[in-house]
Amino acid sequence: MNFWLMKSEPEEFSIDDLRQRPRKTEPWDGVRNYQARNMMRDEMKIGDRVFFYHSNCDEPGIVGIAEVAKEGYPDDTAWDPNDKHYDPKSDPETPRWYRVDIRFVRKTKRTISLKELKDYAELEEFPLVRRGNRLSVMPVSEAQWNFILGLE
DNA sequence: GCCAACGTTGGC
DNA sequence: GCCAACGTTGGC
Repeated sequence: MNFWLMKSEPEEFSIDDLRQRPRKTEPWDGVRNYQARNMMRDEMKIGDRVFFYHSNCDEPGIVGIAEVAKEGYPDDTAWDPNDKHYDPKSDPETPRWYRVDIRFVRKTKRTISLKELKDYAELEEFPLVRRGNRLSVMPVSEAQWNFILGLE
């Protein structure tokens, strides 16, 4: 099993929104970054665990755990001209962008804040706390996963 | 292929 | 709201 972190702005889509979905699942569409695309298309597998991270808010941090519910498949919002993330260079024959579905597992007992995560030498290599990081989907090592869960 | 301009992300 | 970081675009 592999581990991941996915960012979402809570005003757009929060951990509570995920929990309240009918089957507690949500297609993770709208990602328009090649590194993140490659991870969703090629590497994320059913059952992989995901830290759900709130960005661009009062207290940025990890707020919950989700799991991969459906592996990479084309993001058809890319060829919808009315969609916010429309990309005219993507089409059904040669989809450029992919998504996975994630399912709510649980909220963490508290928000494990970005500020706190920056304090630990154990997380020096964690992409989230590295300078200028902007990836919306990133890998988490098993050691990092366990360490962060231990902070709960 | 280089690189300046531009747009976006996201912490603060 | 500011602005640093960084990806993308497009002129050359």
